[in-house]
Amino acid sequence: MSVTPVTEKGNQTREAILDRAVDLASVEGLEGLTIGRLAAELQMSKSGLFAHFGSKRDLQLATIAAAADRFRATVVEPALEQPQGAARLRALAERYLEQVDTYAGGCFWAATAAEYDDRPGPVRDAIVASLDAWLAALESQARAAGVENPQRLAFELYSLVMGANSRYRLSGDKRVFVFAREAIEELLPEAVRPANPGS
Amino acid sequence: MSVTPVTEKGNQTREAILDRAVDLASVEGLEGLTIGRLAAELQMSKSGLFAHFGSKRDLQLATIAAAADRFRATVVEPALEQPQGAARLRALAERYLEQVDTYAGGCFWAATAAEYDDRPGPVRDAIVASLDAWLAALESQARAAGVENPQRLAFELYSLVMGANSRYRLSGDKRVFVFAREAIEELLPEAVRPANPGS
DNA sequence: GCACAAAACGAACGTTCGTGCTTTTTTATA
DNA sequence: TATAAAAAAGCACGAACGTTCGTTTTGTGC
Repeated sequence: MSVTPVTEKGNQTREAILDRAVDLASVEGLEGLTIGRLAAELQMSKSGLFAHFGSKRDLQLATIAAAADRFRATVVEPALEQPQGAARLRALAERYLEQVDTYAGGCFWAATAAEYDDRPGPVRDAIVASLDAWLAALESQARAAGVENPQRLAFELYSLVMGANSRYRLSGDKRVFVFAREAIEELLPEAVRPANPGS
Repeated sequence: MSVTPVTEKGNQTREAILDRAVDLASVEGLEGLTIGRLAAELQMSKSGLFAHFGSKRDLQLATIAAAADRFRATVVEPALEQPQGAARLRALAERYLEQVDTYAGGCFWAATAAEYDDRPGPVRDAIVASLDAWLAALESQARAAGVENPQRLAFELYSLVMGANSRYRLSGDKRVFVFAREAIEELLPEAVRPANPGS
């Protein structure tokens, strides 16, 4: 069972662990995320790190929660500065694409979703909940943008940004980001395209 | 190092192993594919199974080759019956989508690509080669269909069918296939849409 | 039917995994 | 500064991993 930190130092250590855990899980997966390696990278003992969570499952769940926090902070919240609808949709997609190139392991969610899509249990449930929230956010803004089929547009945007993550990680070719941006632009309602007085 | 089977019985066993290995790896990944479990499911000994490959890495590489064979047989070759261009593109995407729902673990390539996109080595190289061939096939048909940007269309089709696989495995909602088919149809050159005299 | 090779087996290896128990060190407060 | 609690460490365990080894079973050509 999970152990809640009490002192300030305990809190700092826990957050340092989870920050590293998110990066590591983006590369090795949540199953390949091993307590021994995580402890070694943070230069602390296995048992000391372990005591912060009580079980590997709880470490995985805490890592998912930390990844969700990071995603909200780097992708969702900046996009909230844009007005509802197409502009915010564009910002959400753009922030996602930028984030793919920022973190060494690529998108945490693409890695863990593929890993757990056939493994029932609380870990899978937590991943599904986060991804459903992401889809719901896209759908909500698609509806605000007045498109005819918000669910379908949300699916298309999800596919394109995830596809860009996948192709970029495999090929290293940044042109996929151009392809993704062009494709996304054609999906968004034309009236709300960014100011481009010439056309 | 890998051991080539000599007798007919050796060949049958090897193929039975690889057939099961592809399914298992689609669920557990190529790293989670364990020799002990594979042997248990086939009701044979670990060492007997192991002798067919000589190392886990060679088992993984053989599994990738078997998955590529299966993909060619169930997706690519049936689509070759369609004339080049948009019709064959549609058939490729359609066969892929059907295959997602057929195999219990979903798409082998979606699972393993996400697993190995950050793990250098021969296993990753083999996966990348297969996926590049798939992209190249899509691009070639897109070019034959006369679209303005074949690379981008190939990327979009890749993203949509992979996205459908991902969303279906996570949500179980078959409407994603409808979304994917509609989106794909809008991407294909209109002139070659399937016969639909009414519209 | 014998002999030989291929295939399959069973036991054991060294390593790494998650986890539990006990002790030491560090932190925060009175 | 003394003390109690929290954090971290040390050590050991059982299980599972890939792999090796020597042996036994199976199948096939003379």
